[in-house]
Amino acid sequence: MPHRDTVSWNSIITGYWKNGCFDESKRLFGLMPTKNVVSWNSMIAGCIEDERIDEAWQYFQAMPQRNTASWNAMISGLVRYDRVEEASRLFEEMPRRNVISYTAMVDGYAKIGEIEQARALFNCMPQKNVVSWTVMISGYVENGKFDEAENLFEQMPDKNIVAMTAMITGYCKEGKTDKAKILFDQIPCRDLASWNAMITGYAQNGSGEEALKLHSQMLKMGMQPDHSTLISVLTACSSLASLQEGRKTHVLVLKSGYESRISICNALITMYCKCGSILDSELAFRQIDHPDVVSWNAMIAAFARHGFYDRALASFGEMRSNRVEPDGITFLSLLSACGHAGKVHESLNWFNSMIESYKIVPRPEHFACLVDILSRGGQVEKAYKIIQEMPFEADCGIWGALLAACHVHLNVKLGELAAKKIVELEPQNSGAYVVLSNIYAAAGMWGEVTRVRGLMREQGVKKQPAYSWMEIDNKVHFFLGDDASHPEIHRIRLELKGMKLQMIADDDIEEVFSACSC
DNA sequence: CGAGAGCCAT
Repeated sequence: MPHRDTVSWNSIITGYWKNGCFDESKRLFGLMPTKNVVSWNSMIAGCIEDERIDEAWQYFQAMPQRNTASWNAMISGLVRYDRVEEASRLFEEMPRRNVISYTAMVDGYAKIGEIEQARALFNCMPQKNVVSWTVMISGYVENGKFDEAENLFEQMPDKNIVAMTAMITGYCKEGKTDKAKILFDQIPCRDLASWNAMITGYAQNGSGEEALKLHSQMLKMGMQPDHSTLISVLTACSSLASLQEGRKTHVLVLKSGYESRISICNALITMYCKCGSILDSELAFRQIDHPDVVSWNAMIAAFARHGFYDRALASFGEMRSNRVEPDGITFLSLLSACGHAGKVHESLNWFNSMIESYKIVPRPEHFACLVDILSRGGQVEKAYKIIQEMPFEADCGIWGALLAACHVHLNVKLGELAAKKIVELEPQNSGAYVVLSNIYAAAGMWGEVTRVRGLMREQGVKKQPAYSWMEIDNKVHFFLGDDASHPEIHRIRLELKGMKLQMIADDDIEEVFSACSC
């Protein structure tokens, strides 16, 4: 039967591109005696899988007849590469739309941030299924509309694991890992993606401890981690600054065979940096054959964090001679290098060169970084000028940087202003009151000190004591500033003195560095 | 035999 024969051809053709051999699919397609609409659709899908969207369009144009699946394949292909305008045009043109066509467009609008448009289309869909609901929910999550996501999730008739995972991500992005965990525990048969979502959520919220715990629980249940799991576990190690855990995870990376994945290497660079071993950061970097922009950015940021301004700069030069285009984050790393080295003037140069030579539009983070550098450098007036002139509203972080600098470099007028802004933005922020009263105290304005303290009592604002802690032999030791209550305080002070001396002696750390690096 | 969803690095 000739029909049966075409079906076999189609399966083989699809099998080839699914295994990354699109050219073989193409060859076979050319040899086929009779092609049906499914054969053509398979070729469109193959092109899209191989990132050859314009070739997909050629097949779409050339095919003798199209069915709804052909139009849908083309639409979702365009959506995948952010060409939503074109997808929308096809959607309007197509003769019959089904739930898949609508869902693909909802996804498309959400992807480009047209979340209202996505919702409007979602609302007028003739029928919806679980995928439509899931797309809409994760669209809200991606666009930071967490309340809308939660609302829709609650209304969703048949919640499945994919929607629940999207919602877990939503809760975590909002910082509500507790809510996420409750949902996670409700999933009957957790799969890899749902484990990954929860581990990532913990890792990105600074709950490294929980992330590691969940990861080992996952391993105990016989679930194999993939590269995405390992990246999140590395992030968790970074947030804990635990070199021990970091090395253990690195071993797991090697065992799992993901060590050549560039995203894994990039995560290793950052992990080793944040765990204190810049040498291992560089080793991880040097292991990458063709570092991408993320690798370079991570390496520059690592040097910056460890105070190696010159090395950060040299990396940038090397990056450019390797013809990797810097992006906004590259300059953020360079600015951070300036900040750690106290290079105020240089930071302004980098900022200007970013805009003028590299045509990169500065984002709020760039301004925040600049304000921080100028503030720390004592140029509080100039920092304030930048805040006034930048095209964004300053957030608490920016005002906080200025406020802190006003304390160090004693500027009562700007300090008052910054504190006022912070209290406006976050009425419960006790830090602003405390720093302001310290500024008044430093200026000898004792009346004002009393006034601010009274204000704090009135507003019911309590000072949150900032403490740090460390874990030794499964016992957690807490420390407050000026805290002498630890039973071994004398030994601690002795050790600190020793470290201080060592830090002074380590001034020639550059030498140590070149002796060790490869 | 063909079309839509969740998790990942700076």
